[in-house]
Amino acid sequence: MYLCPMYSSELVKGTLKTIVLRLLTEHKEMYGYEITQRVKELTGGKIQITEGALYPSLHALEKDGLLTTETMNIGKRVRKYYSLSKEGKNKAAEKITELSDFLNTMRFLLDLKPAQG
Amino acid sequence: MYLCPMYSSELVKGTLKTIVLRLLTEHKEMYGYEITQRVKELTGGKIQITEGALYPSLHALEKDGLLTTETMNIGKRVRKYYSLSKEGKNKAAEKITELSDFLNTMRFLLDLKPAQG
DNA sequence: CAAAGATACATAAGGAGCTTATGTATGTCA
DNA sequence: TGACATACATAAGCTCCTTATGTATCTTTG
Repeated sequence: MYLCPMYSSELVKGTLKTIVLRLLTEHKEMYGYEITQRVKELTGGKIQITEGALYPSLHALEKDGLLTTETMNIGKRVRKYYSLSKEGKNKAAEKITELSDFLNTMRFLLDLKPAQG
Repeated sequence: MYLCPMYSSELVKGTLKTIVLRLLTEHKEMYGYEITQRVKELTGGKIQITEGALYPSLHALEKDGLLTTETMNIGKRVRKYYSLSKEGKNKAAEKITELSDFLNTMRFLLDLKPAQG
């Protein structure tokens, strides 16, 4: 039985920040755990962002001024909501364009026929 | 003026071996330098494989039994031609399928509309 | 004909971005 | 009450790449 294998980690490597920025262009604010769940849900479990990867990335994006944060108390627990700054919106658009272009290029390479190469 | 910027290296990271295996499914044998030139040509310079990345990868693929080599003398120079082994053909098909699936998933994430997320 | 650049291989130090492991704490369900 | 989910965080270590360096031959051009 074939159940939702994850992609090899080296393949997903490098796309994390773009995925985060992409999600935040559609959702005004999201918190870390929510992002991991959303991606898992949207990809049928094929991409599962680990917390060890996500939190340092979020911190880096915030440090770079691309994300702003707002802390909320949910009961006795703390949630840290992230939103795109103005600069973040620009960067998001840029990274999304680059990734989209990259996907096209890789698709082209995969679909090559001998006659073309 | 906007001339063929390369993709950020972290984006391309992880796709090198699959690209090599892919090219070798269309060309019975290729040598290292040829691979770098072919990829550069096919991608309009957007992916430029460095020799520091390629040669160790080729050696690893050979060590794993996926590639076989044949050394040829061109004048006084040596060329090392790489071909897919039987195992390499299977692995190539596997990696290509995975990458293709991954491209679809990433495309889906990029094309999300608010109503869907 | 000498210098520059292309062809062709190779290896090694170092960095970025992950994985894996660990830690803390609260909420929920059987 | 013990397991699992929610929710944050950090650190050691790994992989794959970049950057730098090395060797050598072939070709083009001033």
